[in-house]
Amino acid sequence: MPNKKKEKIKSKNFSAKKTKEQPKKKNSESAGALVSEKSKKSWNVLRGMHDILPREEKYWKVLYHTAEDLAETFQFGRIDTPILEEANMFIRSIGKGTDIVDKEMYIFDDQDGTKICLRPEATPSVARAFIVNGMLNYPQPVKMWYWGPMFRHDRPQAGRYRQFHQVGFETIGVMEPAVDAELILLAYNFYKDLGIPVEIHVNSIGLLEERDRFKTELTNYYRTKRSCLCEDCRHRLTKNPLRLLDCKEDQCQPIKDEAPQIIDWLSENSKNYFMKVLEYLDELEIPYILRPTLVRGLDYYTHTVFEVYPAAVSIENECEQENSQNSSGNQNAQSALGGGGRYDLLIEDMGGRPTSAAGFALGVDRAVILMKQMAETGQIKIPRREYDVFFAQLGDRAKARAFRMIDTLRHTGISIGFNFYKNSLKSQLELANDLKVPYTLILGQKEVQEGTIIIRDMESGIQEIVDQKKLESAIKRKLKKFDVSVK
RNA sequence: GUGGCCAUAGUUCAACGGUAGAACAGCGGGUUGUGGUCCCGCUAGCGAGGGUUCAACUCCCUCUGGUCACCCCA
Repeated sequence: MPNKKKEKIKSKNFSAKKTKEQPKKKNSESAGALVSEKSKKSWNVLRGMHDILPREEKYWKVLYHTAEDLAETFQFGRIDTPILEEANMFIRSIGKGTDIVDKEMYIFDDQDGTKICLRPEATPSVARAFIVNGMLNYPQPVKMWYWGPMFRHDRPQAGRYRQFHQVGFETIGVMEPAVDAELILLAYNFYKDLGIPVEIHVNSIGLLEERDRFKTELTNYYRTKRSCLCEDCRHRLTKNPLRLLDCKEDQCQPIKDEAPQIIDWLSENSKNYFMKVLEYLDELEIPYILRPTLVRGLDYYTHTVFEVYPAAVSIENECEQENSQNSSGNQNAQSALGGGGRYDLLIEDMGGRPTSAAGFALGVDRAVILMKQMAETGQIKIPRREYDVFFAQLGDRAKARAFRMIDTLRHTGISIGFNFYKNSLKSQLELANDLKVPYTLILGQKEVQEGTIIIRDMESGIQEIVDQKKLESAIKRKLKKFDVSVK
């Protein structure tokens, strides 16, 4: 026995070698540079980039349709801005000192020397479009949504890519708590419609002056405790004081607990504005968590800011319950699904008239990852394309005829699965089975001659021979979806 | 950007300093025109480049990519 096996393997190897080596020689001799030895190098995707494959398309499709549907019901118009923009536009609006600007932008020299970049996000682009296209003359507010790739040269991780996709909604031109609430509702509904439970973290960072006053207060407070701080926090103290409140180091916790809170530094107006937003959220029964330490990284935010997280996962720091069991355990850096807020200063800052605005962006890739997980564990179901019938053909004449018949039936509302590259009936029925069609049409030489076709009930296996001319009506009679037999 | 871990077939995983295995997927069969189950066969791989060694998928280095934490963010 083992001997036989060895022999087999041997001969297999020989034949494999032959077939493998032959084409190599041919190629390198005859095909020239195109298939030279050098070009045998295999190409990797660029770091942090990834292919979105056909088998993942279903998730993207569901996500897109959900967003589109929400956009339409909430009357957001679609805007598509270029992927390439002037680098300075983002540097100015997002702000120096932020990671996005300082280390994550893809910046190039254009042919004429202009510094251009791959957009790291789309809000400044939308604001630019608002200004450039004179949208201040549109009925206000102007509500727009977008969907597309963004680029940040970050260190990749699961759910963090250098090219990633965001879907975003912006409402420009009105300063109204209802705007903020509507946007939060939209973000919340997006995941709700997808069957992904989320929670919303909200906070207000008030006006620029209020925030600045708070910042100096916070810095003063922290300076006195400088020696007790972790290394990161010492850094934050000068670089990004608001982030001090986000520190996860144990040694900083007691200091954090005593630290001043931004809410206390907001003016009455700002506080009232925020309260009204929260009232709407209560009314809408959106599960939100007030997170006084929530600040957003980008310079242009004012007043309401919010972030979206998967519901099971909550920020440990904020949970004062001492549930040490971290059963969900998913609290990682990539758990934020989206975020946004009000940015009343951006448009003016970009050269437009002073214009209130608010918006948010959601990470599509992260939603895809979540959906995949949930689909695998059966928590959600992703609908797949359903075919009414499968068309199986046998023989050349039948194939040609089938081709034609399928093309004719295209506009009848009957969806047909088929595969003209498989010739055996067996393999075609296997495909029919995979597609879970209720019926398979079988057309062979005999049927072509007789002008008939077989309709096979896939469940019972019962077959019926019908005239080709009556095929459409015969199928429709069988299919429930055409059961409009309203006498 | 900082630190850690990882890299074997399309996928999930084995094994071994000396011939790389399995499962699933894919393809083809189980008599010529009948699927879901079952049986059989085939296809397909050591991320790249150096070094150590008689011999490296295995040890070392570099690169590349992934991943985790941090930074930060979507």
